[in-house]
Amino acid sequence: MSEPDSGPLSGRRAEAARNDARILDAAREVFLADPDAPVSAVAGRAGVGISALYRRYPSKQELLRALAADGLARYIADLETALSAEAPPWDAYVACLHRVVEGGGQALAQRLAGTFAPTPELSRMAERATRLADTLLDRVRRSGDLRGDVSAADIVLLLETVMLVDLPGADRGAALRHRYLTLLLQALHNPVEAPLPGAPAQQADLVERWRGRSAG
Amino acid sequence: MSEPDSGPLSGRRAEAARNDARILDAAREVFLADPDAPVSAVAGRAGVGISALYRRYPSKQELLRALAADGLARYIADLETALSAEAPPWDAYVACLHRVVEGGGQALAQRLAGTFAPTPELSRMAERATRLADTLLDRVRRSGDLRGDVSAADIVLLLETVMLVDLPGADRGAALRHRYLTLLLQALHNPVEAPLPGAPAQQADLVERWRGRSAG
DNA sequence: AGCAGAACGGAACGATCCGTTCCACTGCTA
DNA sequence: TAGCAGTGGAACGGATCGTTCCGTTCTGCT
Repeated sequence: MSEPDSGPLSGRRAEAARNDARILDAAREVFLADPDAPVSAVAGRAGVGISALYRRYPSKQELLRALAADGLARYIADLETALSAEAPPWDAYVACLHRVVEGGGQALAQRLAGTFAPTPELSRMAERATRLADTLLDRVRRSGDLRGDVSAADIVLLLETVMLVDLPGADRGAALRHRYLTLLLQALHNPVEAPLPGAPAQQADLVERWRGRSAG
Repeated sequence: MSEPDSGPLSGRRAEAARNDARILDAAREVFLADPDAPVSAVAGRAGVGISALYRRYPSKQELLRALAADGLARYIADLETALSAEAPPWDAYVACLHRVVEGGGQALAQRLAGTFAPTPELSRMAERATRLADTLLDRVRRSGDLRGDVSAADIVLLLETVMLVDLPGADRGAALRHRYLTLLLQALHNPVEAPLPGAPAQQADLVERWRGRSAG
């Protein structure tokens, strides 16, 4: 148990460390494309056996939880970056959303919502992310660049739909997602052409989706 | 075999006719929400037994095919209505897309794409729909109201994402879909704020998705 | 009235899929 | 060289789903 306190790991230890990242990356890709994907798909994508995965996570549900936490952490980091940026609020917001779409952390967390029972830790992170997003949005709203009749929940839903765009080709999907995000942002930018019909989506609607379906 | 050539059907015959529609309506709702939904879910939603369904369609795949054909037919009807409308091209286009979103026919066909092997008949309908949509789009494009840097395939993909918006509440989803379609249309409307990044989606990308995955 | 059969609801069956466990093997590490 | 952390993948048991089958109901005709 006397661990060599530093230095680059080597041999078997290094492979294990590499696999940590490979598994999480593979899981992110796979579950983003299909939240109900089997565990074997993750192992296959990661290029490891199933046992390498089960050594790290006691169950699929735990993997999903870790993944959601990872996604939320990335999302939170993106938000904090935008909040501490010195660019004009609207520009910082645009850059932030492009990063969010690129990383897929937020979308992953949202898509995973409901496929497992959320831990208190996850709930706390989700709440934190929501608060940060609200702060950021308020700042943009006060700058006058954002149209006034959209809610934060509206934007979450719209962002989520953009993340779902995909095509079989290699990086075709990613390119289109940025393309459509740009289009969306132009629609969100003042001045508005005409007010939107219906009522904005509410935060409560989004919270509702986290009620666990118990998971498989 | 001597069928009563007309008049309203009565009794058991009427129930069967009613069930025809109930089953197709239920299937449309269920498979739009989840293309992999089990057959029993359709029967449950329709309020009929499973055998009522299997009496009409020899297999799940046949039901899906019928559903896709029905969806395409609705889509085609919507397009033809728009093409023969006397309103200004842009207004007719907006009304058309709202009807398409309302009916969900096009989205259903697109979502079902790839879950079964397409018949020649279906391919023909899909081609016809594409041609009509192109004609309609060209007309709108020539009117100058549509921004020039979006392709027909772009719009199909964007429309599809709008159709995926949903929330647990009763008609919450439908209201939001119209809301976001309006937002999208404002972004598509000239004058443009700035050109879009990346290349437009191509028709070929969409065709690719019809290659059957053999279905379950 | 009574019967033949169309139409139906739902239980039962067999196949498939998936999460998890288990075991034999590899190659560091001490 | 002995031991063990780490691994790949086969095997197991449960769940799900498409489909079939059977007993029942109700209609339309004789």
